[in-house]
Amino acid sequence: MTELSTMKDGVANQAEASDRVLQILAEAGRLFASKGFEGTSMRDIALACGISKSLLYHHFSNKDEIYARVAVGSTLELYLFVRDRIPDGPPSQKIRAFMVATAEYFRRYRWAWIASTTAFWNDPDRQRHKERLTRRDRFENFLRGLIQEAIDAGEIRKVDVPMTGRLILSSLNWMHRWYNPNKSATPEQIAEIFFDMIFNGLRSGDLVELPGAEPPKAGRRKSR
Amino acid sequence: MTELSTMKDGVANQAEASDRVLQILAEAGRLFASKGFEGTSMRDIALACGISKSLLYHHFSNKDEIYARVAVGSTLELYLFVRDRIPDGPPSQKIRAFMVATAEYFRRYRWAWIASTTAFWNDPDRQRHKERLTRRDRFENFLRGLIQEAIDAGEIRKVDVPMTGRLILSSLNWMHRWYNPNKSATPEQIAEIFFDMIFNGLRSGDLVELPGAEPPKAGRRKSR
DNA sequence: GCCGGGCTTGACCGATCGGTCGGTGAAAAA
DNA sequence: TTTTTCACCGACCGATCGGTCAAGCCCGGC
Repeated sequence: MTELSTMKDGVANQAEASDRVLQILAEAGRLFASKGFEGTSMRDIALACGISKSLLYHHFSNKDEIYARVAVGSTLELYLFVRDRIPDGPPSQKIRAFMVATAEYFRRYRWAWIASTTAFWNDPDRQRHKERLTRRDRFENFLRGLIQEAIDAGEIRKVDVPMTGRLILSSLNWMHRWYNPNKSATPEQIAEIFFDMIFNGLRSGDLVELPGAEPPKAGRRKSR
Repeated sequence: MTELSTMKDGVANQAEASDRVLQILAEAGRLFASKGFEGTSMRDIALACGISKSLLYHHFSNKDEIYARVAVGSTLELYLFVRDRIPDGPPSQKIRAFMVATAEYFRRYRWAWIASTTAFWNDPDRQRHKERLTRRDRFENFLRGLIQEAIDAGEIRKVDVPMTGRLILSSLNWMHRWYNPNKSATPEQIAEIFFDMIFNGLRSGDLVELPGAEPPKAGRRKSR
């Protein structure tokens, strides 16, 4: 409880909100996530909450504000949430922890996460507005810092840092499109698997290299 | 020209369509990609084409059909497009070619690709309908086959095949969210970088491993 | 000349959109 | 008791939605 802020019904960072407001945000998040912003009407939200449409306008000034509260609430604290879960230790393990923590956040605030990452991503104005509110750049820059740290420590190769960050975030950001909460693996477990694949690589260590490459060196890769 | 089908203005697989129809599909694809299906009105499409709204209904029976033509056209031939670009050779190189070919398809039909992957992804009925039309499963199963092939050949570790496929496709599917065609790297180049990272791993081979690992061996990794 | 048919249009439809309005009823404040 | 506050509602608004329709325009063939 009280980690960073009040968290309830999958709605993060809504400390001073009434139960009704939390209900509206939760239902709206679910609807925005599944039908999109334009695809969700104020009537839909009101119906899902079992209240009149007018009451939505009593608690929020308009549709945009509801969406903003959903999106900001789900993303604003992501950076802090993840940062506080990075242990001391080797940089590579920090990257692993970064991925697992992000996956945990995804699992906890799934609908709001989806609603936030899905809508308006191609509308420059609204996207900029959302960026400003959610400060997602802090989150991404934090990852790049960890990658650079791992390079400086010699734990990972001298790869392109922004590109590496994109690969790692892609594996997490695309998860909502195929993740099924009824299946066995948790998002955290999936994140660990992806970290293993990306960090250690898929390549088998004890077999021939690509054609024309240097001859194989047995046992050069730890099998973990 | 005539590779698999007529391709024009970024609209694939519309062999027998008139110029006007191709124009409508191209503009609609662009709009669907940037504003979403619900966010794009028939008036928007008509305006973008410089024609009346009625004319849209002369060429298409309704809005859904326009979207279907955009989405199907962009995805239906993806499997064939990619399959025909897989060379003979080591399975790992087939996976690399798979990624590069997919990236090429993305580059060529970018708007339609985005429109297709963005809309209705969470609506079970429409999603199932789209799956049936586009046969995207062939595409994904093809990749899994390549992965299994690489495992059987001993080129990659005994990883979880579906999960590996998801990681690879995530790196490609998320690209539309950050790729900027005005920047230097082409999608194909990006795909190669991602393949390198995923296949070879990020881990540095020539420095101290995690505690208890074998001593470093210089130059064991090709620098590409 | 004029005839037929595909391309194209503007006026129009009912439904639904986001949003507003005046008001109700109950509890808190006075 | 009276007044104020506040969660809440049904009716309604202008605008826009997807979609229809009858009629013109244009152009090659008779």
